[in-house]
Amino acid sequence: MTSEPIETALALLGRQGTYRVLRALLDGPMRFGELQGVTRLLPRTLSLRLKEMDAMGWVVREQFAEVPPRVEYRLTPAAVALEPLLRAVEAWAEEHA
Amino acid sequence: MTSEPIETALALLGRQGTYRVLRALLDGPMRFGELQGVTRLLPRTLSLRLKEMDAMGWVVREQFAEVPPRVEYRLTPAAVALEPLLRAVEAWAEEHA
DNA sequence: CCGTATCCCACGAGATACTG
DNA sequence: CAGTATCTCGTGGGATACGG
Repeated sequence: MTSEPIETALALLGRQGTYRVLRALLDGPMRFGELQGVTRLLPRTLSLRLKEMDAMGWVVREQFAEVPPRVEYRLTPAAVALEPLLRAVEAWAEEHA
Repeated sequence: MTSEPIETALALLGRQGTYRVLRALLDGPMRFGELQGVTRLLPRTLSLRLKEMDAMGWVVREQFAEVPPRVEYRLTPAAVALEPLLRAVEAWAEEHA
């Protein structure tokens, strides 16, 4: 067995907030504060999750040289490709809640 | 937000061994020992996972009055309905490993 | 605004040993 | 055979406070 990449992906998907962040960013890039509001995650948790998703190649951090500072996060193509998977969970939950 | 059932399902899917157990049982019912062999999980971990999957309504434990004792685990229809989801992760991993 | 630093608690999971 | 009992360690995540 040892389907390593699959299990790594599932592990991250199962962590607190990953699903919410993905769902939010599928509608387009967002700033840290916006993500915080829509996902209702503590800054610490959101920060950790974004770092993990970055390390996973799911998210890209883009910093703008402005005042006040502005940072946006957007999904990589690999993360966008997770959408069918999200739809599958949602469809499942709809049926078997 | 608060898509509770979705996140609960994802959380369990992300735990150690859940994917392996699901994949194994999709081929038909199996005994504890067989599951242990094919998933290569410690008895403790496998036991915990099966209990959680049971509580989740994904798995049914069937005990036979035999000597030596025989116990089989099989998936519920709700768990079988997760297969498209598993295929989606596998397809994703295939593309974006 | 965008995070990081701490402190703390709970629990997930490995290893090993033991029982109905 | 099919698990449970312990012990231990590491980490996930909540709350609050602070820094660039």
